Amino acid sequence: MLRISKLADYAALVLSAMAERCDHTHTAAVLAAQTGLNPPTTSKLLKLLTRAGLVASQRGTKGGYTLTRSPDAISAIHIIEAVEGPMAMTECTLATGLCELEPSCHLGSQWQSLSLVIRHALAEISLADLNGPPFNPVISIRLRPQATYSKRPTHGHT
Amino acid sequence: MLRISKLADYAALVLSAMAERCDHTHTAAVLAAQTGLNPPTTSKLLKLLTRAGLVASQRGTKGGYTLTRSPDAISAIHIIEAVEGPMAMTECTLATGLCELEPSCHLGSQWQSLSLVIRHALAEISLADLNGPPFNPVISIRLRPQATYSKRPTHGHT
DNA sequence: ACCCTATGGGACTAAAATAGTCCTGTATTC
DNA sequence: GAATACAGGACTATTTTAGTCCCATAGGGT
Repeated sequence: MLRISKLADYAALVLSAMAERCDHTHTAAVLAAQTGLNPPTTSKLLKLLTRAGLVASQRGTKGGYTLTRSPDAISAIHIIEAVEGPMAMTECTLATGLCELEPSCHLGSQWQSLSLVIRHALAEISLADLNGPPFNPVISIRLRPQATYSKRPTHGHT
Repeated sequence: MLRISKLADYAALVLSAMAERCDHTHTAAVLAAQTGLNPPTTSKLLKLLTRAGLVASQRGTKGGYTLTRSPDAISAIHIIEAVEGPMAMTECTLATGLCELEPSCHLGSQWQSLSLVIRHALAEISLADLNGPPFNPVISIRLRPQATYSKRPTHGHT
């Protein structure tokens, strides 16, 4: 349903908790307790975030996880893709050849464009924003870079 | 993965085919053949679209489906929601009380705002656009409408 | 060295959402 | 009243997502 996975949601929650004390080192167990998530899940999450480079890990007695960048340098799309992998509205956005309908379907590139729009929107929101006071974004879209600010561009084929 | 379901994708395909001949009546069987989708799936899809009011159905020998509006009055979000139900980036966007983390989680409203942004983006793209030549949308986002947000000291006057 | 702590990687199970099919009923036309 | 085409829903299969567990490895302290 055009929904982010629970894991991605949890990831935001965990990162949000870490962002409260940016330069601190947090253990998985403590973060689990702070967020209310189950320890194994939290652990799995942190591994994913580490692999994506959003947090750094330190093993051993004084170990734990640290943010690698400041919260306003981490965007929502970073978080989502760290957990879910590359975003794509449809299969065919990601790779060609998977969809048997491709020859007759000329919608692929359109979905891809839409996908990029959403991606850009999500790139504009940082962890700091998520953690901050409620926002209420205003968006404006133009179908093509230049001109065409009429109601609907008359689509003539060709 | 922030992906639309295959069904929604198919729905766009079917509607796209219908839009080629707007005022025509199309049977499920013919649309299936035109799009390459399986007849039962196509049929299911059309039922959903009918229930959502995007197409009208006519039973009997000369029956079939017709678009209820012109293709530029049908937006991507209409299509997606017709098939997938109301869009929401997270569970808690849709209803409260489902998520046990709610008390400690202050991210809910933020996701909701983001959800709205995406929704608006998808509302700007019509079936006619999807059917037309490739587009390449430009987006711009501001986190808040104006500097006047009740919770914050107005640091820019007016 | 040894042991305790904490992460790394992956296998595995369980649960849920999605996709796809089929059957029975009803309206419409000829 | 027979043929056609949609309506509704039950049902199965498949895929994706969620969640847990185990064993290995690295670091720190004694």
